Amino acid sequence: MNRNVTLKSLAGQLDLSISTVSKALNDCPEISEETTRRVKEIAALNKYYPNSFAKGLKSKKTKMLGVIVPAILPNFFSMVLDGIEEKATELGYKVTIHITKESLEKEKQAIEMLIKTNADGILISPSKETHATNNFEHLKLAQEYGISLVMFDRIIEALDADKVSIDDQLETELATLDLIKAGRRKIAYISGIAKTSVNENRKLGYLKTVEEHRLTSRIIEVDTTDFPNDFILDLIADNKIDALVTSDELSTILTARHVITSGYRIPEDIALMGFTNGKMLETFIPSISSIDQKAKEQGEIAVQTAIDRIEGLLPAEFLEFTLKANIIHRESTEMPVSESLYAV
Amino acid sequence: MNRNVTLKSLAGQLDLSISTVSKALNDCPEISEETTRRVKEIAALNKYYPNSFAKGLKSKKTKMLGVIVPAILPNFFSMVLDGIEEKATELGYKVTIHITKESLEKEKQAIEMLIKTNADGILISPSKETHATNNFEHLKLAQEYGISLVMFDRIIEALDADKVSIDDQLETELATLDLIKAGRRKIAYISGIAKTSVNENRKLGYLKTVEEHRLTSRIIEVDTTDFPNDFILDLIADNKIDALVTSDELSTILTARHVITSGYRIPEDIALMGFTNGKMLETFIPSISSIDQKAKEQGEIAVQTAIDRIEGLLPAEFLEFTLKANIIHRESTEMPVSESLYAV
DNA sequence: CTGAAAGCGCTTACAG
DNA sequence: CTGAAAGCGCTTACAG
Repeated sequence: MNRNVTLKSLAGQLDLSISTVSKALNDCPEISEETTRRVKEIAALNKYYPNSFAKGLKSKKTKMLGVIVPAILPNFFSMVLDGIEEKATELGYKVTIHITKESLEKEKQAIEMLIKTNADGILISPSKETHATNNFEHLKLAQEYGISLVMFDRIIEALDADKVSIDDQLETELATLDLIKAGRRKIAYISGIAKTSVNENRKLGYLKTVEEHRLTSRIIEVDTTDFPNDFILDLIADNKIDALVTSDELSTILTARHVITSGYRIPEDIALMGFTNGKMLETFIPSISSIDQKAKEQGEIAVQTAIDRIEGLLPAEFLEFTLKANIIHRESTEMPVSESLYAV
Repeated sequence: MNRNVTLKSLAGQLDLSISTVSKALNDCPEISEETTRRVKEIAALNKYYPNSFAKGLKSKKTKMLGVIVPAILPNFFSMVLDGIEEKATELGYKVTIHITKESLEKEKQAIEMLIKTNADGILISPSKETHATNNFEHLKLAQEYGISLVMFDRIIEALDADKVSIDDQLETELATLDLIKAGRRKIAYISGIAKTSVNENRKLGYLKTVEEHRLTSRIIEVDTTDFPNDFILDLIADNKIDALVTSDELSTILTARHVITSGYRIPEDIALMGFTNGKMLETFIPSISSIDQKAKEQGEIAVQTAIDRIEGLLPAEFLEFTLKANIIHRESTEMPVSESLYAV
């Protein structure tokens, strides 16, 4: 109801001009202290909020960032979002959320909406379909409209933009190496998020370490919407695998559950190294080791970069942040005392 | 760069007036078909997007909804958000997200930002501090500014607004009854989200059923940031409890983990009935029974209600939706065959 | 059927 | 130090 408080109405009450009131409210030095004080007092009394449309019509700025993610149910994206929201709020920006469900079409619609509504920036982790079809004209379009675009986690190499991620290949190399150090020799990689950049890089990392140690590599594609995958059990039964590296949180937990409910032990029969540092892997019994992708930090840095870019604080060249991940060692990779020196 | 495409520039190319172009684009019947066609063609060629500020300056509508939640990491809120985003997008609205971390101050800041930026509606699950201090003047303020406010899950009874929730008391009554039917007689309630409306109602439901059956009631307050809670173990050791009803997902999983890692069995020693139907309880071993709060549906209905309210489609009286929850029976409440007829 | 003009609520050169 | 006026890009009565 107070919506009708405008510069005009304030000016009326104060017997001043609209210009003077506007300037006073913006702490313009040419206005006398006394006047500025009076104006601010009345503005507060009237609970005046400047009309954001009128403001934007001049400034072209919305202080709004769009975040486009494939999903929010996976812990990883919730945690990124948590970082994004916190940082953005701190810096005075709003965040709109757009969930693509891995669909290119939905991603395009989100981009179009953000262009239409003059988002200042877009933070995106592209959909599987975007990666698979290599179609990112819509992302370039957003950039052409002057919107700062930052990619996080899943990166499209070919697109020039600011980028924030971890070194998925390196981290998976290291994680795989940990399994080898712990005495495992028959390590397979479980891929549950095929067609994403992160999966490809993680797979490469796994392959590199396994091949460097002249071990047999084995890639198992799983469908997380259609577990259990008995192929894994057959491999265990045939004594063909003694450790697993999984590509993402959901594959990790489903694999762990499947292995255990089928009567095998973790880590005694199968060691397990997963991805994402969320509650789910932490509270599972046994607790599951994983590569912590620094979700919240990725979100914070993505926001900071987008805003710095928007506000013209960055050099013309795009920035590329590669965060150092943590490998969290939990029970699923602990070796029984009798089998290894690496036991805790 | 295409940002300079305006009605004026289109009118220039077409040799028409700005008014005519505007009307044609809005399918105004007074413009000839031929002209409308030409205008739309040129607009498409130029990738014209109407300036949202200019539009809003007249219409006062942003097609923007703010969602205020205490957190997003708990599965429940992620799932609500998923429903909200999906429905809002479908109806042509954007959603901004605001996380209060249970802080009244942050909640006030979110509300202020939404008022300033002319959100059309607000969907909120108030913070613990808001409930505890019973301070909701900021919510009323938003309403005074003409913003449609819908509460979901956590409800402030004293505030007149549209409300969406489940019947927490009734559902917990029924869930507790299920434990009794399954032969349990020493049932405690674990409260991990003290001071929220939902916790109070769930506790009441538990107490009602337990007292109706002349059983001893026992409320255990836990701090989910400081588990484990050995008091629970003592009760089990002393044979004082044989079943637990927990107030929320996190308390549920932490309790389950604590009980099992301490050497007790679920459900044999302790049956467990939790809250929220997320992956975490579903994949735990044993899988954990829980009350499904219809998270996504709550989100969808909240959005639909807010938008209907905004668009003037609703009667003046506020609506109150109470969704029927599902009780999901999993392994944590299954009775061993030898002990009960209710075993699966 | 088309167009000139006012107005939405601000900001900001410019004048005094 | 204060104010009149133009302009941001639309929409919409009103005129023709």
